[in-house]
Amino acid sequence: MNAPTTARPVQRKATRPRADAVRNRERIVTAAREMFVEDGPEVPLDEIARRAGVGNATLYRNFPDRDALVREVVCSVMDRTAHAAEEALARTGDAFEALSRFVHAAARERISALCPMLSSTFDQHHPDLVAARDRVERLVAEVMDRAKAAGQLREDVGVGDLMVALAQLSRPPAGTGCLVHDRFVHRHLQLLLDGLRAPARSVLPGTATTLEDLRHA
Amino acid sequence: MNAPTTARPVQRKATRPRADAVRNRERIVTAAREMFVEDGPEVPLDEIARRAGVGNATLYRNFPDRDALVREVVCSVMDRTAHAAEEALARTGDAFEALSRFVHAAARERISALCPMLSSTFDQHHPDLVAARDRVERLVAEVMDRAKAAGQLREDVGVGDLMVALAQLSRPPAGTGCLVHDRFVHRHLQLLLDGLRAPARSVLPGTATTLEDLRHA
DNA sequence: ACGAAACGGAGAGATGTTCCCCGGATCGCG
DNA sequence: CGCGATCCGGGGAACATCTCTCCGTTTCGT
Repeated sequence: MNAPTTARPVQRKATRPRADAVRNRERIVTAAREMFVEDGPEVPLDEIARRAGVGNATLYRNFPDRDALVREVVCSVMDRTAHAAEEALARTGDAFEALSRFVHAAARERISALCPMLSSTFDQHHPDLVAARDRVERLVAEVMDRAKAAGQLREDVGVGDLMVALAQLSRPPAGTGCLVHDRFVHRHLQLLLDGLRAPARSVLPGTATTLEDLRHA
Repeated sequence: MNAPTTARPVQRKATRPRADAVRNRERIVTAAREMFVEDGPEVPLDEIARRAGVGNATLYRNFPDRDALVREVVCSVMDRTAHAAEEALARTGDAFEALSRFVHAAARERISALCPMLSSTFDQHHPDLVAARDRVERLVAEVMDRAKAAGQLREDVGVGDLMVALAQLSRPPAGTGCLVHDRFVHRHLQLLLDGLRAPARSVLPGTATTLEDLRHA
């Protein structure tokens, strides 16, 4: 069943797929991320494969079913978002500037691709998923807390408010093929950021929303 | 072919469908508006009929094809939006307050249902459509101009900026069945409005966007 | 109460998506 | 440089879904 001579050649073999295989896998994830944000989470898998420049069989080999691909994309986007938050925290010069940088970076990373997370036909309790989610939540909360502590961010907003508004604004408008250039998106995000600044110019209805609230809603 | 005794019974007959027929037609349009904003412009027509509480045949009798239904919904939403703008203008007390009222009202009227207008598979040049569109654009421009003239609205935003951001924020998140209550939407709209106030707290990238710009984009 | 119009359920046809199979090309390694 | 094994890609069958029409039944208006 397994090789008896060397101690653990199994793991070494398992972590060493062929070079072009991993490249193709990444191309698929990238293409899927783009397609998901543009055409929704139910875009045909064959088209994702075509956009990635690979055959459909390659896609099905890497991801047994649609959920596996979606999960990979969501985790990937969360990692990118978390990384953006870490970078924003590293530049501690101005707390609100860090928040601003994070928001625009997250939009560029296509954060709206993780909206399928809210879909019902999707296992929200996968280990990799909750880990990535908690990490993102913690980092974003820290970015916001710093800005609040510096008196630059209004107090009546939560992580959920920011993330949902961010995802909504950075999502391409429904009409397929209508790629409103990112220029528009960043204009709107900037307007949102201006509305987030302290002192608050109005009172918001309801209460600050956490990501926890969104999951139970 | 036609009755010879009375002068013009034809028109009278044409404008008098049965009472339950017009009621059903309205129920269909209402249901379609909800489904379009929730599940996108490609939701099965049979489900729209089911949600409206009518048989599918009734839907196909009233609207020969999908485009006819979409067009009716879009025109309906535009009329409601224009009406909201007129009401906002009527309350001339405070110009920005009028803008705020319009924004929240438009969200309640499900303005995001007219995003299929941007779709390619949709006749944008239908007479009813351009008429309704021009009316909306004119009214919204007037609301914004008044607020600008009063020094309450930043100068670097256009009608297109407002309408797109409004549509995006009031759209339900992608996950079907995830009806984030309107409370969240109005929170985010309020944040946007605070960012729209003069004096501007930052400079926006790009230039003010009109609806004309969006059509050619 | 009667004629006409509208209604609703069911089904045929068409369209599009998923997934597997197999010949051929590519990569890693000696 | 050559060999074995892995991976790739196009084509096609099975499956699911949506569209749209037919026809017996019900409801409206007079």
